Amino acid sequence: MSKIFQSVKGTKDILPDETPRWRVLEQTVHDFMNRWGYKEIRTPVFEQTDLFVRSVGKDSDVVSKQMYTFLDHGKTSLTLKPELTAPVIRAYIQYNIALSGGVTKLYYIDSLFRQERPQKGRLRQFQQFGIEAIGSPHPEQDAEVITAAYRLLQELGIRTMTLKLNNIGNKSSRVRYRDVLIEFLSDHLDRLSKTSQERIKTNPLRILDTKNPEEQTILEKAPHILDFLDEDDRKHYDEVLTYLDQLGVPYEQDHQLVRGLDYYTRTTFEIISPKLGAQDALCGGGRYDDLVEDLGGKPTPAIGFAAGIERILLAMDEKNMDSLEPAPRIYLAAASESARSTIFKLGIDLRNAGLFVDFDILYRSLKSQLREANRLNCVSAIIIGEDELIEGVAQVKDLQSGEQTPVDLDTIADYFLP
RNA sequence: GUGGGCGUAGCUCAGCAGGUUAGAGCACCUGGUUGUGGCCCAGGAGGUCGUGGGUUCAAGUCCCAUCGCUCACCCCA
Repeated sequence: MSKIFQSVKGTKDILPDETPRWRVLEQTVHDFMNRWGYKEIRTPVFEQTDLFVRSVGKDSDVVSKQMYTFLDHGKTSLTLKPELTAPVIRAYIQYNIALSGGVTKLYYIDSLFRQERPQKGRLRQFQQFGIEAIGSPHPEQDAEVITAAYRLLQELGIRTMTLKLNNIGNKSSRVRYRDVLIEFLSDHLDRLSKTSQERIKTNPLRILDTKNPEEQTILEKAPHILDFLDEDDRKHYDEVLTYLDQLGVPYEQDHQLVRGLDYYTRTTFEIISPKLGAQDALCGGGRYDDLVEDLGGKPTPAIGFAAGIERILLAMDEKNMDSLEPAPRIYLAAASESARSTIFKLGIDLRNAGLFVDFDILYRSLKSQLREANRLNCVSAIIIGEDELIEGVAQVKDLQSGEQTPVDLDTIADYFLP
């Protein structure tokens, strides 16, 4: 007896009855991006580990405990990508994509990997689609990206969702806020969780999005980051809000929305769905005006988002998913052993002629073959047996009405072709 | 890494306080139609009750361990 293998914990097979939903979703994304002027980019599944350490941040959870890292040839440290912005920006810099001028608008649909305990809406290998708009610092760009996320989710059939929005300022305003926050939290140190106490040193802002009720009550009195924005940040934020109002995109301001990746500046946002469990973010993103430079490129502002496909599929209200249902088929059935090879060759020929046909390859009884035809939802069956071989005809049976008509074998393709 | 729930047929599940050959529905196969599907009827195949150990005259049922799944914490899509 041999071991039965299972898919690895946190990974999922997408079985044939689910793939149509995926294909509809992917097609919708491609069409949408095309309309909005974003070009597809595909990057390798792994990158040098350092790319993520330097972009996402070494104290982030993603880098500190969730990466699938291995040594290539025993020396180079590589990592299965745990997020997609850094690789895209890496490629952007590497190929000087900026040289083609203007704002570089890229999108992707891709797998990523994080070593976490799986739960509803969270897998170790999961898929996202997302966009990166590189080159413009202006609020219109923020509004475009956020609106794109919102509208695309709507187009995918998400009915109820909440867009949460914040501005975490530029580097220097954030440092000012950071200090004040640390001071505030220090007064409540004993009531903070262990991780939060740790985080005061590493990344105090992250304490803001805790779910711990005790910490939440403390934070109610904490200073707001919005009060520490400088004039430019403030103006930028207000203009983004104004544009969203004008575009009819509903949002909620959430001054505690911080997000776990270190590269964000100014605008951060998240779209959550009530149909999910604890992991309710369908989409998250924000501006990252320093990342391109941090990764060795010229100083270039940018903003993007990423959305979790598995989560969207969970949150989606069932809609027109039948658009990719298999087209009607013709089933070829052998009524005698002698007809089998004729059926087989004819079947392949008809496929070559462009018809959608199937036939038995298990030497099953005629009865089983017709049952199969029915199961496959075939429109008609072509039945050939001893008599038909002699006469050079096939019985074409309409599976709806049950009517049967003899058709010349030589002309059978024409009979079905329009 | 921590905690809760669950593991019985391909699927969804039942199995009363432990008691003889472990059930249902759907799916599957065969026959009713000696070459013709769907509906109906009759029959059939399919389970070492996740795995290992223990308690007991007797374990799917109780206990322990282990593996797996799942939800939640942490964090994120």
